[in-house]
Amino acid sequence: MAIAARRIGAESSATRAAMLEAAEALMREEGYAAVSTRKVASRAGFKPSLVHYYFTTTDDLLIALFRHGADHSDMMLEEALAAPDPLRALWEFFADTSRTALTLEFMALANHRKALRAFMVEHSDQMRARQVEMIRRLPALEGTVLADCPPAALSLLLAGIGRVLVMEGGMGVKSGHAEARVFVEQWLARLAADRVLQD
Amino acid sequence: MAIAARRIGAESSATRAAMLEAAEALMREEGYAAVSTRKVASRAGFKPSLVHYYFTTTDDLLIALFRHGADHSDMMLEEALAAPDPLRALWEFFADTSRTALTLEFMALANHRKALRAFMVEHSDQMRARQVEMIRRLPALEGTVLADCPPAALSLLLAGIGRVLVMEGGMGVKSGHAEARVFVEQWLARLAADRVLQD
Amino acid sequence: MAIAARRIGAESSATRAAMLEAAEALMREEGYAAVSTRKVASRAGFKPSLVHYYFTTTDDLLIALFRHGADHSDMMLEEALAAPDPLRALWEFFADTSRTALTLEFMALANHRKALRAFMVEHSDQMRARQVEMIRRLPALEGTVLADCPPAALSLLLAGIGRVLVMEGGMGVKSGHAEARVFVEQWLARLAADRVLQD
Amino acid sequence: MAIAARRIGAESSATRAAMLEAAEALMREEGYAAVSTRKVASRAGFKPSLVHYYFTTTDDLLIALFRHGADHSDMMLEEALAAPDPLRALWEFFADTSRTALTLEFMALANHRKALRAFMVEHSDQMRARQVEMIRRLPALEGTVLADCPPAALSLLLAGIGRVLVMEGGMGVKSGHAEARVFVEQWLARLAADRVLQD
DNA sequence: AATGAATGAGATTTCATTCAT
DNA sequence: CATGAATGAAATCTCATTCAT
Repeated sequence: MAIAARRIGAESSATRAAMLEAAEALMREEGYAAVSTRKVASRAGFKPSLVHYYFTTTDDLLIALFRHGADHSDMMLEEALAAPDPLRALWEFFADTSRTALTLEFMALANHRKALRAFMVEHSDQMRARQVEMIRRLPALEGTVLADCPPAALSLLLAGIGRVLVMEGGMGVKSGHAEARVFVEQWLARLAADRVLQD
Repeated sequence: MAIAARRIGAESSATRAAMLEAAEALMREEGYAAVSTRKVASRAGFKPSLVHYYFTTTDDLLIALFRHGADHSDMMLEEALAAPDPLRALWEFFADTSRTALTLEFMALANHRKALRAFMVEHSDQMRARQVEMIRRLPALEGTVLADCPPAALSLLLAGIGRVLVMEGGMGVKSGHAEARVFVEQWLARLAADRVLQD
Repeated sequence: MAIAARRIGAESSATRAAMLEAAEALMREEGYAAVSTRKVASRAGFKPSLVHYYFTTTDDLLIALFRHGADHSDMMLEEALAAPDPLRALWEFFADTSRTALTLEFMALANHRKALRAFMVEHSDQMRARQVEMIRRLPALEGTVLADCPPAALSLLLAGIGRVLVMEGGMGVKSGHAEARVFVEQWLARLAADRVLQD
Repeated sequence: MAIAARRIGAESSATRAAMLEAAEALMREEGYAAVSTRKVASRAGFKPSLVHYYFTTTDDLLIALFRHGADHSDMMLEEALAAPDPLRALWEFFADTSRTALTLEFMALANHRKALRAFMVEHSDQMRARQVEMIRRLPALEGTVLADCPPAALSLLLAGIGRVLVMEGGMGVKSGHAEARVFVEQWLARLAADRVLQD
């Protein structure tokens, strides 16, 4: 007696994947406001109604898009956390243009898509928790520049600095960027060195 | 600096001010997508055509809104830079919810309003330059935690960290926030102490 | 500082009147479901968006249409109540195809247009009250066939009988109609006669 | 009598019954406009295409729904006609909320579903004929209040009065209702008494 | 300085229906 | 029996913008 499924199109459909891809490209290139059923359809080469067949509402489409991106982020994060120098890998993850640009769009979008917000908050908290877990396993930051920096704060610092670089960089703002990148790199280098000394 | 041609509406008009106020409230509460001539008109109690009388195009309205906000930011920044502890004041400026939320909306908006982008880039560069100027006048950071942090990098660091706190906070993400705030405060405190020692 | 008007088009506009006329014709000919902005526009010779200019929402259009019709009904009712034989005039009013057909559409419509319902209930109660007032002023029904029929019940009886004749007649059902009309006519005639005797 | 071509779905299928049930509930709760293949499917827990499998077109579904309801009405009517006091039972049948609400929807629907109209007219005529037959067998109304009321007219009177009570009652109109009910009850009581005297 | 009228485009969504499997 | 995919039409509504007054 199965309750009528809200999302009809199968998760695995190639059509569905093409739509998500088109939506992501639109969001990246023209901002979240460009992600309309019409534009997604025309970009992916379908009729608008087919988009509605796969994603009942625009919210559904956006949430699917976010989840799709989140899965990708998760993978990248896990890779970073497993790298030889996880902190540096984490920093590179945050300073990576490809994903942070989308994150910005989604954060702005969350303002008027309440349904999205819940997903995003949950995902952000999960990611931070994963990072904290990793940082805590690091061979102690004591004696380093970041001696009294709690793991969660460190995660947030890197995220904030990385994000502002990407956000401003995307717009064309450049002043201070080179200096900041160098400074963070030095930080990470010193941290690595300090830790070597401890060993 | 080219001001977009405006039909008549004087800069000083109370009507114009009411429209900008309505536009800002809309952007703050419902996101930039809610800033349409129609909604601004209805919120401010005017007819849609009157909005077009004051702001020929929607771009004009958004640019005026950005300039309005930028002027306000400039004032706040100047106040911060003139404070007894300018770094701390700068930090408080960045961590201030009232303006950063709007900044986020404008950054997302810049993605599809090319006309806005130029203004924003110019203004960001100007602000950073003002901060660098101030930091440079500070009684040297040498010997402090931030010894080799170039002024422009310091400005960017505080901006990034402050902004991520506000952005996430607005969404409801809380993890790591308290720790990060404490950490930055300690930093600033230590910096102030170091500098006192130097005197 | 006038609150932004919800209904923009002036009450007196000829365009607006043409739209209401088109809407009424559609409702009469094809049923309430045919009253869509598109169809109204095309029938009246305007673009669909112009209909939305005059009637913000479809509810607004329908409510305006109901009020328009209600005003007309009120006039007809007042005429009937002022006639030499008000009961007979009232009966003719109820059995009149032109308005009762629309009333039926509105009653069905009230099922899914909650905003309409309130208007309709209020108007129905008012009309019945006006009729009761009139019937009460009649030179007593005592001694007649309808001796113990309260005015409100009489109003409701005539309304119900008239309405079923119109409803069924519109569909093509005819059986019993002639007999029922004759019977009511006789009733009214006898009533008139009884009253003459009393004088 | 021509049954609209149905692809396969047997009359007796439980699935088909569930669909009709969902359709009826929708029509009752949200009006006839809510009876779409999509909504029926989602309410009954099936895919939209399955509805089309059982009912080729929406007209087929509506006609089946009408026939289903008509069968039910027929049963209720036969019960009423076989009751000890058939006229009172008939009145109760007409004043019964459960079916009259649907009848109203169908009458409005008949306006734009020509295919339905024929069925409805035929059924109405049949029902009236059955009632006339019964009334004619009653121990004569001569000498009673309704002496010269032809059977068909009496049927129509009761139908009209009952229907207006239900229609208005459903909307929330109450004025005159209590009085009208009492009056009809008295009528029926007097009629029963008159007939007893005759015996 | 302000407003009413009008327009064309486009967004979101629902719909009935068909077809292949 | 049943479903997934696809389509084209249409409904509702919002939008920016223009123009005449």
